Amino acid sequence: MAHLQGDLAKVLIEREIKPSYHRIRIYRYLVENRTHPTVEQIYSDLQKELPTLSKATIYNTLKLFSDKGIAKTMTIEEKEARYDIVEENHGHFKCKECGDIYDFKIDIDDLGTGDLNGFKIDQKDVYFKGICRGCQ
Amino acid sequence: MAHLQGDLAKVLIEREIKPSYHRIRIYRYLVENRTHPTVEQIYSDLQKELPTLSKATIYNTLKLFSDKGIAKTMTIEEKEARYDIVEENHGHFKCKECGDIYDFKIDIDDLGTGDLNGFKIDQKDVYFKGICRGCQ
DNA sequence: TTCCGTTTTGTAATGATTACAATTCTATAA
DNA sequence: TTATAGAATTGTAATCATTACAAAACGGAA
Ligand SMILES: [Mn+2]
Ligand SMILES: [Mn+2]
Ligand SMILES: [Zn+2]
Ligand SMILES: [Zn+2]
Repeated sequence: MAHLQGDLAKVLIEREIKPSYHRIRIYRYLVENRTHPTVEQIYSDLQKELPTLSKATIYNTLKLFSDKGIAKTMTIEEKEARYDIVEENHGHFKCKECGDIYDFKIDIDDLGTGDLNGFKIDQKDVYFKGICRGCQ
Repeated sequence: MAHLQGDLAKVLIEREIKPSYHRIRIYRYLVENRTHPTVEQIYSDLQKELPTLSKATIYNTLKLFSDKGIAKTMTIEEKEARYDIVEENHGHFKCKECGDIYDFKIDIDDLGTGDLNGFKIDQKDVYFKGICRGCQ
């Protein structure tokens, strides 16, 4: 944990993202909060420590992260986008009751792509919806 | 084709949807246009024949269809929702170039649900993105 | 025809996202 | 150190899909 800030900066640099302080903090937020947060959640949490942070910066930064491949935008629900760091393939389950989004293991690359011969597939998302165990 | 209108009405009635004329026409539009249309597309196409049709009715009707299980809302992209009739499991591929959304065969029920013991799964969506064959 | 519940409409409100010009920051050169 | 240019950030206005809601139109029963 000692050099977390530095380690995070390294990741950004590797992806050709200049590691400004706000960018590092937003990335760190995503790494430490694997809850698939909305922009609003990121904003209200980070604002406590970064009073000058603006929502525009969060939108800009998440767009940049997404373009550079270290974060992804989730469209599992209709109203607000949610964000996740890019990591090993996994699916997402959204509970209609509590609203939480759970990760679950799935080998997305195993999914057959029968009809898609000749298609270039860049991104695969698996979204499930229902009621989580705790909400039954 | 002779009794299409009547056949469609029957489907609505089976699902406890009163088959008003607009509802039948919107459902027929979805059945005949398997292009995963937006509300805007449905509206501008149907308006030609139904000049009094309002967007509010389309939103209301699609919500009703979705609640009753004969249509579903797709969140494959961030800006606008798209709609599809409910039919045998299939995945969706969105081409980033031309914007078209293709169906493809996938056995969604075969997807493992390892971590989701005790979860009640109501809906499964598989969204791929990339470049379609024609756009390469 | 009258009546009542349902459907539809038009429009205003909402709210997330984007656009954009102004300001602040940062690194480098003089 | 100070000046300067480019990049990052900010605040706010604009956009646009969706929702809310009250008024109007419709449709079947009596
Ligand atoms: Mn995740
Ligand atoms: Mn489809
Ligand atoms: Zn839950
Ligand atoms: Zn294409």
